[in-house]
Amino acid sequence: MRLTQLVTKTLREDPPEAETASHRLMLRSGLIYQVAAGVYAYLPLAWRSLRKIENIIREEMDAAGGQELMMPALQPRELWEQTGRADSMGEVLFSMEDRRGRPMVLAPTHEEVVTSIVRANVQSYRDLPVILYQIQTKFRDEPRPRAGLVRVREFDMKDAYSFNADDDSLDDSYQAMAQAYRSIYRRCSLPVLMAEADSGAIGGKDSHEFLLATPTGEDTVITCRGCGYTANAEKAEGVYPEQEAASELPLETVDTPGVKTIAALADFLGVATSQTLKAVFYAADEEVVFVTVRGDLEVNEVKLKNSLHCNDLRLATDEEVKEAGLVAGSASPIGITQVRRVADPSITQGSNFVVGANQPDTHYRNANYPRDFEVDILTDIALAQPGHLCPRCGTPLEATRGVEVGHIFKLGTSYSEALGAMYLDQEGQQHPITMGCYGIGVGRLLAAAVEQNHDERGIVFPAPIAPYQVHLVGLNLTDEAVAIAADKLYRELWDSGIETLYDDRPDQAAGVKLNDADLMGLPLRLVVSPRNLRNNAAEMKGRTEEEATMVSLEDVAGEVRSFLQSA
RNA sequence: CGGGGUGUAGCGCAGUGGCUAGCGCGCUUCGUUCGGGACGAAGAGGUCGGAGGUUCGAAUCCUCUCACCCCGACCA
Repeated sequence: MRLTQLVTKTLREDPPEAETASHRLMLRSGLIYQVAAGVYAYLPLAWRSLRKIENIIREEMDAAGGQELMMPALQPRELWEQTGRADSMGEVLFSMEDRRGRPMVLAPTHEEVVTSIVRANVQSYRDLPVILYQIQTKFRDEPRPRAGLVRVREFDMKDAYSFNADDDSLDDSYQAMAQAYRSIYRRCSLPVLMAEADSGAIGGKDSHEFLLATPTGEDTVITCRGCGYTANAEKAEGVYPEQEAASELPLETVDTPGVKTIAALADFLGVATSQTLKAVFYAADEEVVFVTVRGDLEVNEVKLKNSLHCNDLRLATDEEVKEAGLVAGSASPIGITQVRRVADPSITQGSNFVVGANQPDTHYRNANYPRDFEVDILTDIALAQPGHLCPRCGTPLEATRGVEVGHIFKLGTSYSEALGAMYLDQEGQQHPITMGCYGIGVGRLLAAAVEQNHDERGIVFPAPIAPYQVHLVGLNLTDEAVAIAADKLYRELWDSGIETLYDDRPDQAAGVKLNDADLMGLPLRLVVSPRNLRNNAAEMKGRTEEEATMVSLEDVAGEVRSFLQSA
C-alpha cells in the first residue's frame, strides 16, 4: 500500500477527548473514525488488523472443534420474549418495528437464535456435543460508551455456543474453549489473567473472564501471588482479619452527636472500624432491604444481588429510607422488622460491636449477633479487598484493574428449557441440552493489544496482528534515483509476499515520515535515502529496536523475512 | 439517570453586544530546502450545533433543543 493512496491521515496532536492510550493512539494513527457515541468505523489499517485477529480466532476455534456459521443481527422481538430477556435486558436491547409493525430487535448476543437452530437440528444424544460459533456484529445500547473501542454500542464479537448432553461433556467443551482462548491471546501478545467471574442472574455455575491488566480497565481483579487464585472483585472471596471474640457485655446506649459515618464513629469512640457494624440500604426491585456488614468491609453489590435473586439493585434513596422508618447514620438491625435484613457473616467475626441505635445521634455499644438481633439472610456479601487473605492459601490478596477481553460461561439448561431444545438419551428419555457460551470482542481485543503494546512514540503492533509487516520509508523522493530504488524495493517486497506499507510521499520532511512510522507501529521499518543509496543499502530497524542496521539492497527481502520469522 | 464540561474552517483552539469572525496545523500553487514534525510568497476553505426570542445590531444575552466528551450510576 502506498501512503499517498491511503485515505486516512495521522493526527499531529493528541485528540483531547481520548484518555486511554489505545483510544488516543487509534485515533491518531488513523485506525478508527467515530460516527456517533460508541459507534466507530474501522478504517483500512484497523480493518486489516481486525481481519488478522479474526483469522487467529477462527483457526483456534476450528482447532477446538467449532463450526462457523452466521446468524442474523436482525431478529424478531418475540424470540426474546420467550426467554424473558426482552424485559431483563431493558434499554440495552435496540428495539424497533418493521414496516408491518412487527417488533424487532438488533441482537446484543445470540443465545436465542443459536438455540433455535439447534432445536431444529438436534434430536439425539448422537448429535451431541456440538460447538457453533460466528464472528458477527452485536448491538448493545450501553448507557455510557467509553474509551474508543473498549466499550461501544456496535461491535464485532466472536460468540461460540456449546451444546452438550450433560455436565461432564460441558466441562470438556468449556476446557477446550478456555484453552483456545489462551492460544488466541498468546498469539496477540496479550498476557491475560483468567479470573473467576460472576455468572449473572441467568448464568449457570461456572464462569471465567479473561482480562488484560491495565490501570484504565473497567474491572477490578483480585489476585493471589501465593497460589494464583484470580477472580473478578464482583465474585472474589476474601478472608478478612478476624476479631477476637470476647465475652458478651450488656448492651448500652452512647450519645454520638453529629456522627454519621463509620470512620467518624470509630474515631469518636476510639475503636477500630472492625469493631463497628455498617448499615447500608438498597432497593431490590423497589423493595427496601437493610444490609449489614462489619464496619471495615464494603458491600459487594453483585453478591448481594445474587443472594436476593432480584433483577434490579440500587442504593435506596433518602426518601425511601425515611419512608421505611430507618435512621440513616444511626441504623442497625436491632429491632428492625419492617424490611428484609441481609447480613454478611463478618458480623459474627467479633463481638461487642458498636452499632446504630435507630435514633438520631445515638449508637449502642456491645451489640452481639444473635443475642441482640436476627437477620433474614446471612450470607457472604462482602467485597474482597487487597490485604484480605486468599481463601485458598492465606496469602494477602492484591487488586489490579483490567479490561475484559473474553468471557466464558457454563449456561446449563435455562435457554434450552425456555426454547424447548431437547434431545433423547440412550434410554429414550428426553432432556434439555446443556449449554455453554463463549465470547470475545474482536475490536476490544485490538484496543487491548494497543493498550498493552505501545510506547511514548506510538503503537508497537505485535507482528501477527499488524496491518502490514514492513513500513518502507523513502526519504528525499524528489531525487529520482532514490524514488526508483524505493519503488523497486517496494515491488520486490510484495513479490516476496511481504506486506508492505510504502511511505511514498515526495514532499514530506524526514521527521514527519519517521514519526508517522513510529506512530503506526508496524514491526519493521526500512529506510531508503540518498545517503543509504550511496552504499547500495537500505536501513532496517525493528519498531522496538534503538539502532538500525544497514542491509545491502539485494539482501533486503531475505533479511526482512528472517527478522519477521524471529519476531 | 445524576454530576461536570464542550460545540466557531479538515484538526487543535481564540474570540463576553458594534467594521468583512481570527490564530496555529493541515490543504492548493510556485520557489528554496531535505535524516526526527523545514522556510518564503500567494491562495482556497465558515449557514459560529439547531430552533425561537431580545436588540438598530447576536458567535457573544435569554429560552428551548440536539450532539459529543469526562466522572459516577448502569453494564452476561
